[in-house]
Amino acid sequence: MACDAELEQIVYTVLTLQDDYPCLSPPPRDQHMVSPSFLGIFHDLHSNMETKGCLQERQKHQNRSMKIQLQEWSEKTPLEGISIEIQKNNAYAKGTKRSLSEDEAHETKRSKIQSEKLQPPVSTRYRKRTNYSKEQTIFLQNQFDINPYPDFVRRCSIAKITGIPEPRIQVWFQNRRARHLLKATNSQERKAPCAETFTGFIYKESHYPDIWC
Amino acid sequence: MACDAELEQIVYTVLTLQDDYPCLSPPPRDQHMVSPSFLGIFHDLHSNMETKGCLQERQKHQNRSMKIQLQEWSEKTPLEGISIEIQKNNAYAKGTKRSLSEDEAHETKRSKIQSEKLQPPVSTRYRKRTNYSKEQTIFLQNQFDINPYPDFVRRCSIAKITGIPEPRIQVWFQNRRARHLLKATNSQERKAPCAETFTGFIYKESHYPDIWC
DNA sequence: TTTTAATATAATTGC
DNA sequence: GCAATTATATTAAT
Repeated sequence: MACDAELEQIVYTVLTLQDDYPCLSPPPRDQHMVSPSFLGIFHDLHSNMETKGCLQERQKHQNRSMKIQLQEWSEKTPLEGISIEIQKNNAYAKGTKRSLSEDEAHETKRSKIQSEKLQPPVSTRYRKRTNYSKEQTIFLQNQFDINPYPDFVRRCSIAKITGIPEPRIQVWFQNRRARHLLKATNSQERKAPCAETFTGFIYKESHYPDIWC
Repeated sequence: MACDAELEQIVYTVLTLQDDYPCLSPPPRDQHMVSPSFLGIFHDLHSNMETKGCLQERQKHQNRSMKIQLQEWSEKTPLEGISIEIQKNNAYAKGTKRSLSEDEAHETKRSKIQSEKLQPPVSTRYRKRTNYSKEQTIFLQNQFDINPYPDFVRRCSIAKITGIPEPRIQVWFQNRRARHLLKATNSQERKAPCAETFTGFIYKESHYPDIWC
């Protein structure tokens, strides 16, 4: 099997997701991820899988402790599972959201105003907060400096290297972008590449070897 | 001008923010607030603006002392402004944390990763702590009992009534929720309505008049 | 020491 | 993917 590096990452990600949601079927997005048609689209990732072992040791421990945390989390909704939980939330949000006026609907800017009527802040809604080790954070930040918009394949490889589930990695990058790219845009000196300047840079293959440790 | 009560609150909030950041341009979130399109969406807030004067007297004094406090704070970073300050903090958080021992890193509890080396001077890292008067605290607590999740419009009105900048109000409610709702969840006797029991209660219009003092 | 304002960040939701 | 929020954890001032 020659070009199975990407596939290996996907498989790992799927297994990670099972760890992530032990008593649950994967959420819709992730079910979608493993569809066969989806697996056919990976073709342009040239990764050196031989040099990636640097974080593997940490990964084991991380997986263990993470499993404990996640079990705690899932114990809060042991029967219904995530999809039910999400459905509940959506039903809530949908049913209780007030309808928009014409003026509101025609706004160009998104209004930061939210209806007080869609507040179902049940404590069980939120996943137990995970915290990442120093090495994981540094690795993620290095990845962020290289490419703040990793695609799914890259997120899978990051997941495999760090032992962090791929959905967590996606969230991490989202939050990171929100905090840093936006801030950099408003200030004069940009420490990190912003989204615009970065577009042509993401897929330069020459940067890829740096990713593997 | 008939339906300008909400607008008045927004304008007041903007002015409050200028007081809050005297030598700075408002932070991004607040710049967003004053966009003209934003001002068009307030329509369904039924506030009795005539009965809100009870805290106005206090507000004047509060504004004065607050201005002094905030000036002290801003004098510490007179040129760079908030965004630079944030960047400094972020920069510090980025690269300079001490390395963890294995045991520390593998803790299930959050491991503290912070640098002793390059912490910014303590005096500049945190905003000068503001303290609220008894009347303000009582009013905020009443608001919290009515609705622990005030939206932006309501926060603006609270800001106008109490003379407290809207960002401070948001932080106050955040901290209040963290302390109070969590406590209520963990203990048997719930003194305040918790998030779940609260849901059907927030939107009773009959409670709204109480909000205006 | 205790309380709480301020900060940082992971997670959620709606668009 | 982003904006705005929430929960959560921690720091630091009172």
